[in-house]
Amino acid sequence: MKAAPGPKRVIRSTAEFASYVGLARTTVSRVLNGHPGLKTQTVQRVQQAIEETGFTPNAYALHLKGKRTATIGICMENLLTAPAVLKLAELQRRLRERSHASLIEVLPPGGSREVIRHFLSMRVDAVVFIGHFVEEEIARRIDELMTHATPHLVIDQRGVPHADTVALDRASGMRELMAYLLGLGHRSFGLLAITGAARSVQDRLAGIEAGLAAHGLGFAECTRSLDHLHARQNDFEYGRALALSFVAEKNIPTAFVALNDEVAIGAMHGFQSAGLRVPQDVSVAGFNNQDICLMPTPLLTSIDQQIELTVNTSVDQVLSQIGRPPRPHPHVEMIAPKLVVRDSTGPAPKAKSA
Amino acid sequence: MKAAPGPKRVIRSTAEFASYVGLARTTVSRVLNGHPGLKTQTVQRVQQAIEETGFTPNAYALHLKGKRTATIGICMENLLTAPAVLKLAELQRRLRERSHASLIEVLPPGGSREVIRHFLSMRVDAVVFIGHFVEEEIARRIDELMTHATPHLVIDQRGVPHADTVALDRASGMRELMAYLLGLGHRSFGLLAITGAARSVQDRLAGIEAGLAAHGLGFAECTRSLDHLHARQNDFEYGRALALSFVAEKNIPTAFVALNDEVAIGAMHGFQSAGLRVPQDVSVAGFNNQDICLMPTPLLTSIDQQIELTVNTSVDQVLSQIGRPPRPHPHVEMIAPKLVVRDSTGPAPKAKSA
DNA sequence: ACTGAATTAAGACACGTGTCTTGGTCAAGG
DNA sequence: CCTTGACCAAGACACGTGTCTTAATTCAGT
Repeated sequence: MKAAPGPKRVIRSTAEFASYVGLARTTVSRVLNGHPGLKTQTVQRVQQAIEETGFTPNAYALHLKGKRTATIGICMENLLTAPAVLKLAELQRRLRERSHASLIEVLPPGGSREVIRHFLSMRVDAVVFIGHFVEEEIARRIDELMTHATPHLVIDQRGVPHADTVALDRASGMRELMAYLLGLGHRSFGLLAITGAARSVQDRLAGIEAGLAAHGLGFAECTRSLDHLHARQNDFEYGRALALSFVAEKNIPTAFVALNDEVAIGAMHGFQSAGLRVPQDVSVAGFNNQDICLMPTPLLTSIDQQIELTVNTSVDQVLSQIGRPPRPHPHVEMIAPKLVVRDSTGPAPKAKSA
Repeated sequence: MKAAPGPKRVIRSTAEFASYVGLARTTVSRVLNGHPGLKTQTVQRVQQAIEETGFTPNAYALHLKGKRTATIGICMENLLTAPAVLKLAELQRRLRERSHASLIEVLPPGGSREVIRHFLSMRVDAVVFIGHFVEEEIARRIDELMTHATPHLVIDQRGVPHADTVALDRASGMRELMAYLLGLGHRSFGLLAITGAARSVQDRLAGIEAGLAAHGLGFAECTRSLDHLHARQNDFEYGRALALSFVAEKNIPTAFVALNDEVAIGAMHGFQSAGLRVPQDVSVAGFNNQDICLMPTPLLTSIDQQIELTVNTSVDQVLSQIGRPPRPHPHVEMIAPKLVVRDSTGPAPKAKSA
């Protein structure tokens, strides 16, 4: 639009900027920091010059003068899993609302200490972890942060030693789901990809067991898993393969509970391609309540992670810890998930294993 | 694990660190910067102390001494569209490989200048834009960056004035797709959500037209669009609704080309639920080649964005511009997309509109 | 123990900023 | 004219770091 509105030299310091405005550096500094005792005309002159030049004080020099960096380090396990990215997006948004910047790094399993070192060298005010990390590794990173008086928060990975945590109460989510399915008359359950030593998996299993126990049912008798039959993937294809394996069995469960939505949708496709109707013949439930729940027919029943609530709680937590002495004991807060019933779950078929 | 291996006081400067090691600050500084003329034993003593304390020099003070910040600002339109996030992930990874940090901000449409101001105040070495921005807005941001001698790069939004750009050649992708479909005998095409003034849409239309023209066919006669019949959404549901509207018409096209994979998959579901077989009755092609192409039955033919190549090129571009005088003319580089043929496209049905 | 080289200590300055202090200008009021 | 504020200019210092300079220490070789 505008060709060349003036000399437009690059201004790199308050000194240069002050000479551009025609004021002393100290005066400009006082204007920038809102000190009293300045003529309105002077303030306006500076503000106009800022508009013209787009001058911004060097954040690095500011911090050197003791100002907080107002930067939060965000450590992601990866940027490829949809729920984690959603949390990142919401976290970034909330932090920006509260005038904080986000310095994002990806720390893959076995990743080096470099990432934490970088956070420390950038003097971030706190570090937030999102994803599922190797417990031993993340615990060591957090110890390192604590020795540097840098607050931290782990989102959605319960059980890291010494770690302040905000995590989804997966056990309660599964209890709720089981209560719902049991109420529909289901008594035999197929578990899809809910295997492994990870805490998040163990929590789910505990919730399933508790849900069954509330109806006087035993875990071993009522549940079946064929996870071992295929290479573990936790994705769509794995779900489809598991479904087909279940179809090949004699007594197929009437309800299926999946590790996540991808596996659930894959399983639905598997059942459907084998001629089973969902939910008339089998019910299927996912986990995470991602957008893809709306993609298959029928729409997938799932458990919502309550990402907004989780992130909101997390931001409050982590910002409140900045500049404070570390807590004597880690603060752990659990978020209640929410069952979202859609069309993939329904009453148990009557004449089945009778 | 370890209880308290020493005093573990927080070390905030080379001075404190030097007194911890028992050396002069200047000596420590020389070790840290790899100067010659130091006893091996001294170097080791410092390195060991770094291991013990995790000391890191203040990046802010470093920059103040003229060192580059080695930080790239990444400006995202949002963090909710899968392809954009994939680019972000790859970009972050590449930059980290090249020892650069990523400062990520989200700039929604109509967003303020704050974001650019923040980048400038953080003295980022360059700014990369990912997403589809309002052309006028992004052009102004880039002008502002240029007056501050900060290089920039726009990824995948062709046509921003004065902007260095690396973008997907959507026209050529569509040409290739059309050549493929025409080769299969298709002569009537349904366009799904390819409407609007956005350059990325216009490029596709131009590619479609060119593809048809290469076979001596006219755009108006061979293509049909019903986008106006439903509220524009560019998602799964929109695709499904469009498909059902096409089914309700008299002469349904034999091949469908969609704006993206979501719309394509939605359309496939729509056709299938109306009793049409894919690809026997209608062919459907998506765009972006996201993971979800593997979710429906049949697997979706799509056009791959070549994200790795795009990002790789971008990183080379942007890093090479750091510290250099701005180019006289913007550098625009086009990336050739790649047609990925799967199962959703096949020969045109024979006894159709004859 | 003495010399000379090797190594380290110690002080200074610069970077860009905020803030304190001191001195100067200017206009209004006497 | 002088006094009094109100305002601004100008200098100084600090923050943490790299680097230069100069002085002090250590060490190896005699």
